[in-house]
Amino acid sequence: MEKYVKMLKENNIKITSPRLIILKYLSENFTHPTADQIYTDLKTNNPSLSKTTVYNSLETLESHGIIQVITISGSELHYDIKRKMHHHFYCKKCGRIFDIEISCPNIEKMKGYGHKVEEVHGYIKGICKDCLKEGS
Amino acid sequence: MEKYVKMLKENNIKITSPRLIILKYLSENFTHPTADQIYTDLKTNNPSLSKTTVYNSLETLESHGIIQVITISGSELHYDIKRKMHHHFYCKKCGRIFDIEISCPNIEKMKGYGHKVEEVHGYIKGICKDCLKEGS
DNA sequence: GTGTTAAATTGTAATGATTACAAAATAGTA
DNA sequence: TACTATTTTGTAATCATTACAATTTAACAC
Repeated sequence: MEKYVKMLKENNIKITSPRLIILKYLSENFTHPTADQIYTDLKTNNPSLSKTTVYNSLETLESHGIIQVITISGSELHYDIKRKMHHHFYCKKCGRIFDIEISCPNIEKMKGYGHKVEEVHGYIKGICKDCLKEGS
Repeated sequence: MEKYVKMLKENNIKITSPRLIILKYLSENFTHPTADQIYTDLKTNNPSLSKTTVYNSLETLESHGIIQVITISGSELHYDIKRKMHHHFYCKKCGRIFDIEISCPNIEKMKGYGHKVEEVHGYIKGICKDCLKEGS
């Protein structure tokens, strides 16, 4: 837990219980959960947790660049700890999101447009390996 | 308009007025509108148009691969005619979406994962050229 | 430690995009 | 022209996310 306290301190964010458990949760879970999944999972051991707090904390962590929002599904937001640059694959059948270790060299060309780049997301959609196996 | 009739016919979709005007709208508008923007713009000259129809038609056009859904903003869906592969830049300040003519050679590596790839989206976020100029 | 204050948490209510549904209208075909 | 499956339409429902106000708490000064 000390690790997460440190992360918050480095970002000059107040150390609060909700922020710590959410940060810990995202650091140990690579399932790209939604706010509701995070809330439900953490609620059992933290009965006082409010869903609004989950949203607030996620917003805070995101604005400080500690986590990132994944908009791949189009119907709800998913969250991911920010680590080495990677992309995401979304299975249209089971809804799972898989990490894809790909990087795009052509992002360099963005400089030509004059926009200030802050985030780069690579989203690939289709049917995942497992769902393909099951046939339909 | 004959062009759009042809497109629908090629996909074995029934030719209906809403589908035609929406397809025409997206073919001539590269602003990546939301369903609501499409509805509002078309409503003036097509008073009988219903918002549900806009959603239904967009769903039909999308399922036939004629248009694509852009989930970059995270709060509402945007639509785009499918043309040459390109990516999108989203300005966090003005909310506009810009086309980015970049392609990623590393998508090839997706084959190694065993998933069936159906869509590839490159989303870049930040502050656009115009908003940068205006300062803050 | 105790007190103070700004910031965070909490619960409830509101918002807003999207979808469900059923009745009326229409495209495509015989 | 008649028939039928598909579409359109309007209204109501859903559900993720946000707004808001009251309560609690972290951080800091003393």
